[in-house]
Amino acid sequence: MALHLYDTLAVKKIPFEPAEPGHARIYVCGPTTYDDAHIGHARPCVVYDVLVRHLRRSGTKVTYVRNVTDIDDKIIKRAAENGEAPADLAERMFRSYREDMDRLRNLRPDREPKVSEHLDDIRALIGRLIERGHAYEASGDVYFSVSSCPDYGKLSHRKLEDLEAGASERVDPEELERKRHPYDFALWKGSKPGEPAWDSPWGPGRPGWHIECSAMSMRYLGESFDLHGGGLDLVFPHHENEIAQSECATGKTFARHWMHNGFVQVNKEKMSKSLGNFFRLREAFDKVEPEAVRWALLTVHYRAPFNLEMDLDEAGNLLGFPQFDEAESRLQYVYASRQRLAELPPKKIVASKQPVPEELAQFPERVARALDDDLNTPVALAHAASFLKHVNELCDRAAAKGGQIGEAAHAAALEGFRVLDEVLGLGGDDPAAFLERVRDRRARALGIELEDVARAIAERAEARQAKDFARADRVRDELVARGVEILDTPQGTTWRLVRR
RNA sequence: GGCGAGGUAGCCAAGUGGUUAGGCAACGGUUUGCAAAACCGUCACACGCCGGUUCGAAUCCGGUCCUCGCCUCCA
Repeated sequence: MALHLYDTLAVKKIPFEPAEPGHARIYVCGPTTYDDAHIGHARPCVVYDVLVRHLRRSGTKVTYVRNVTDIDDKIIKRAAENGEAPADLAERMFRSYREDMDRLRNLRPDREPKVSEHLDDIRALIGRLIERGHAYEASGDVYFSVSSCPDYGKLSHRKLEDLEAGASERVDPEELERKRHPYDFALWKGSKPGEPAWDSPWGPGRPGWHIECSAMSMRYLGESFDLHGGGLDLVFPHHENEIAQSECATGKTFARHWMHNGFVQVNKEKMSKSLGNFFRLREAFDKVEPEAVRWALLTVHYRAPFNLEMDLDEAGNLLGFPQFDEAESRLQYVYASRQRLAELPPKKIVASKQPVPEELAQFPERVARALDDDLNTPVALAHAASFLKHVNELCDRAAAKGGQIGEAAHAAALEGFRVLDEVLGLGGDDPAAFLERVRDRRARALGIELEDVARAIAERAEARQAKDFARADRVRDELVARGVEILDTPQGTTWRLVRR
């Protein structure tokens, strides 16, 4: 089965077929850079990253564009509060965002266009809309006329008449007066004194929110492209407006496929500062490996809501995230398995006619099939679980006295890890470094001094050498009481934390 | 009010007309000086509620309850 994706416009799963076979052009709405990224930024980024990785792995060329909104009211407001230039704040937060997304092991998009660098494109598009009678000037602003667009509402499946009912209450009455229709939206906003402003035929001002995405996607992907994505909240009004203004300007289908990821909820509620359930990604990254956040996000289908449990103490301080901890434990398993496989002595791997277990041989194909079905990452992870189990079984077999495994099975296992990394972006870090980082961080969080542990292990080794098992056990029991477990391996003694 | 997404075993989470999803936790086993890791097994004939269709429904239809989101700048 070829890739099928749920399409917001069609309201069902449909085959994803790029207009140019073998080359997918994808645009995703990126961040407004006024603050550090939160978990709600991470989810779409990870979801579309997996989409792009999957397409590339299956031989499709992908041009992946994700914009950066660096001109915006929220940026202006926050910068004023900070006493900082809006452009500086936007740049600083763009770097912060990029760093966080890198740490989540997301590939960078092919292009990350900024509004501030595309004013020409935006002005040209607005001009085109005015020319074609879909937009009008009103005292320094330019508005798009929704009633000039016959199928306005087709993406969010709303009718203009339905929208009008409750429209007026929330809108600034002055603005309403300038508009011909309450749902007309600004393409260009005239600037107030002191606000950042760019010249335009309609006077100094800045672009409205929606027009940038139309202008920039067309610039890099053409007037008609294959897929447009973003969070579910963007369906209306943002994407609805993008379609309207783009299709009215060009007369062509804008994006051929619309994809939206579900929301992240924290403790069953929308994340917000006022509810006290807000946190920045970097705060989470102090508690768990960023890759664990990625794993956790992929355990839930992208269209379903992701409910994150956040443990807080009575004062509202962040204690941790059980789901991220569990995901991190799964990654420990991934990396430990990869390490075991890598450390098999070469003489244990022999030519053999033994069939390769299908869980190993079929793993890449199974992942591909799961992702082909509307990016079903939970199923892909289920296949990963069974793949990893069989890798360990293989290693167990090799570890047995005189045990040997076939080269074909060994090669299939290595290939499986490559797929896990390439397609899902998981398990591609250095295993030893990952495992040690997790262990040491968890230990320190529990107030365990790493030097004390090393000393105790040395003492126990000495006791075991002298066959003084009572003393060896006593040392181990003391460590266990403090939350440290000793692991004896052929490579020597190591340690881990007791799970709580 | 309009539009939409969900309610699946202790917890998380796929599936969507008939055949083991998967993970976590817990418990038992193999292994081990004792452990851990790893592997095997149990928990699991679970699907909000009430009707209907069907040889057969978690899956389709009708109704109903609950949770959540969007409805002008929010990912």
